Amino acid sequence: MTQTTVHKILDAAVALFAEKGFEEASVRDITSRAGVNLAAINYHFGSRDALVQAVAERYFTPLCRELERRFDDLAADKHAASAEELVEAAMLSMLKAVSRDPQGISLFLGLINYAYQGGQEELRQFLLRRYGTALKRFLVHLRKVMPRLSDDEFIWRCHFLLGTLVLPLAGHEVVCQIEEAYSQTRSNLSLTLHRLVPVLAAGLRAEADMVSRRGEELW
Amino acid sequence: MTQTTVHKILDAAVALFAEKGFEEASVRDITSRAGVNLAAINYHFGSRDALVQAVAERYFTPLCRELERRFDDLAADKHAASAEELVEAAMLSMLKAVSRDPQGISLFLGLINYAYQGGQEELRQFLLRRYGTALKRFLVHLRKVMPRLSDDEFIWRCHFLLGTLVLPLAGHEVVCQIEEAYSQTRSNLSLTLHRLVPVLAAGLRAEADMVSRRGEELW
Amino acid sequence: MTQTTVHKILDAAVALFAEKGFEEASVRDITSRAGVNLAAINYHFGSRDALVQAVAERYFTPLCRELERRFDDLAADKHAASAEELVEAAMLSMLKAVSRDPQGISLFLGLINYAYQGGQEELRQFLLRRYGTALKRFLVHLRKVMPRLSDDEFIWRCHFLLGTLVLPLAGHEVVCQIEEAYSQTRSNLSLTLHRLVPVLAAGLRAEADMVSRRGEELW
Amino acid sequence: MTQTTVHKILDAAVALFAEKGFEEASVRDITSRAGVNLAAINYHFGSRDALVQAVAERYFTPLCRELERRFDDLAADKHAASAEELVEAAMLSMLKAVSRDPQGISLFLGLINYAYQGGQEELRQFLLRRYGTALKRFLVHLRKVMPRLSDDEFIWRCHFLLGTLVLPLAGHEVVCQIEEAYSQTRSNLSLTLHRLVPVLAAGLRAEADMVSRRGEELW
DNA sequence: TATGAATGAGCGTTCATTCAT
DNA sequence: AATGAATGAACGCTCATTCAT
Repeated sequence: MTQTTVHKILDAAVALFAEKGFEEASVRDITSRAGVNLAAINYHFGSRDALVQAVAERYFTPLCRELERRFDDLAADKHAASAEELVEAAMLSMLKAVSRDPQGISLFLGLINYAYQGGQEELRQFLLRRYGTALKRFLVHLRKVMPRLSDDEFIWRCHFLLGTLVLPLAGHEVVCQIEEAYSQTRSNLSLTLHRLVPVLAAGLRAEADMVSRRGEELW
Repeated sequence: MTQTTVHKILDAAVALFAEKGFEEASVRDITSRAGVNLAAINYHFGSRDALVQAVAERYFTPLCRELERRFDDLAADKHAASAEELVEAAMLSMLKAVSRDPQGISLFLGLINYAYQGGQEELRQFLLRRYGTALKRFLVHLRKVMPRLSDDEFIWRCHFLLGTLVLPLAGHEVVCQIEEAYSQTRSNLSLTLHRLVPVLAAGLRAEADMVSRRGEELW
Repeated sequence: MTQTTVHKILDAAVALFAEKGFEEASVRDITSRAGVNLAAINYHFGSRDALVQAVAERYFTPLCRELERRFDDLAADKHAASAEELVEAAMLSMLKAVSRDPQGISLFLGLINYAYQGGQEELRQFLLRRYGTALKRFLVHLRKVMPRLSDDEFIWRCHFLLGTLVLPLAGHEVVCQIEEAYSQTRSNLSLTLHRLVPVLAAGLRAEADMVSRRGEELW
Repeated sequence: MTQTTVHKILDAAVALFAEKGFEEASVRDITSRAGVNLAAINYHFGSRDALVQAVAERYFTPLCRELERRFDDLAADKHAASAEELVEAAMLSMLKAVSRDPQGISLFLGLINYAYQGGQEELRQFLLRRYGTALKRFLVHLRKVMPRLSDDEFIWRCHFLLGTLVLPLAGHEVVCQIEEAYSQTRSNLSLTLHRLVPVLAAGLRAEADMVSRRGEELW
């Protein structure tokens, strides 16, 4: 047998998390699709949560590698990178990192969404501990195209634009189905990503609102 | 007894969905926090899923009313509404609709996020059936500030910008905690919303990419 | 409204007991089909069990009346009644008694079957208390065609032949479906009853085994 | 541990199905009498329904084996088997098949009765799938003593005579109690079976009614 | 006479995990 | 390194019944 039990579990988990979601896919589902013993997940990973973390590593590790490579390339260039170039570099990194699994993108962004949920403190801690430094290095690059934002503005802007990606791509299949039902056309992932670029770039470039001036009076 | 059982259940459900998420809060959690009998949810709502739908109605119904009112006001004005005005109108409508519950915004946007998840076909159907028409009327107004987008571009743009809202606001508490841990400052909802306005407005105004020209060569 | 609540409940109960069985039809099923309040069964009958007893009365009371009439007629005749005549008289009595409900026969015999079940002590007691005397009068007539049987033999013979009726008629629909699946033909109730007559008559006439002689040695 | 969990469950199920009936004995009843975990039934059998099927197999499998053996023996004999011999062979087969459980006969015939009930489609399908072929082989032997019946007559005759067995034997305890209350005597199983033989044999031998001639005029 | 609301008990099933082998 | 068996807790839901109005 050419595939180890651990690999079989990971592949089955990826497939089932994509199909049913991170909460809905049970240890029984995963082990039985993997063709391994029910206890194998706890044996090899320690717990179901640790399996989710292992799946996270499957994407985050190559993602960080790619991001670093591409952003270093951009930085090495003499002319300053444009917002579009950065966005594109980020997207290509992501595509590369998830390319081994058919629904990789949705799964990966679904995982990020999942990590944003209230009850997933442990997963967030794990990701920050494991990828926090790499993330910061990447944010420094990104910061350069938004020099006029305050630090706080900048970090919130990142959350916002991450959301722009996450919701429609984590639920890409669902959105495409709705589109199909209403307009008989069906987008694909590549089309969606190209539609995203200008929106993200515009979001990066947008000036901060004059909060202090207008905010208080209205809301 | 000043509050009916139905109200007690709804309030407890809202609080627990906000605390633990829509999947994690059990019928037992909800009824015991509400101080009512375990069977009361099934008696009054028919099923747990129907309770989630009732919670959805609690926000969507006033939201649609507010949206209609404000957008009609803007349309009645002689000068064309700006992207910022539309975004602000939408936000104020949302704020009004969720204002009765402390974590209303997070809960409401968490619900939208939840509805985007693969397994929630039934909830999506319910929302479309119940609010589809109102939604379309609202989208017609929004369409006017994006006249140069194709219909497909427009609808995807809506999904994108909805995501910009949803992820950081559904997980607002979580994001604020992270912010606090790293920078010893803590944002509040009002601040976040003001930071969002220019990003959303820029997203509305962004031109579509020339997909046909650039897309194929790269990805 | 021309039908009282009590009648509506009885009709709904009869229909549902026939469809789903005596255990499976719930108070909710019955009251909602009857279009009356959930509490109406307990209000008008006292309990669900008492409703079953009321349904029993609906059939047993006219059955006893008919049996008495027809057996008295046979007894009034000068020549002794044959087994076939008695069986036929019993069947016609039963047909008459259940004729008001479409699935009357199956329901009535299903009720007898139900009463034979271990857990239904109370129902048995009720039937014996209410119809025991009438039953004995009828058995006396029947006894005449089996003069050579001992009392014990006779009463067991009655149980046996009741079973001959009950199983295939209580489950008549089911048996017909099986028949249809295998032979593409479908019997009806009238045909089944005519097939039953000679079997029951032969059962009545059969001599008792010489139990004492053969039994002990073998089993 | 001398008995496996599966055996403990089966024994407890058999005992409780006999005591309370197939619907009334709950998973909790069974597991707690068996002294095993509540989840053990679902673990070992998959569902409560599958447990009922396993109980059915416990009796049907040895029954078919015995029936085949005894009927083959009778067929091997030079002289044609009499109705009494066939009935006796069937009864001895049944007795052997259920002999390991105290209330085996009642339980087994109660199961057949249960399978005749409308709502038990799945159980019927299971039995036909599993034992249909064996049953047909057995019916071919039985057919020989009823050569003058049509195929339809024959199959209905089988249902009738099965009922003759089922009702008084599935409820044997109940019938004996009634007998005791009225005549201070108490039959036992062996006695009952000997009383049954001549009735069943007479039922087998009975000629079919001339339905076409008499039926239409009367009912 | 009748009803809507509510209740306590119980249902079959599933969960992630543990343990002895 | 791996597994079949088993577990305790919890799941959403349905039951017949009761009670205040």
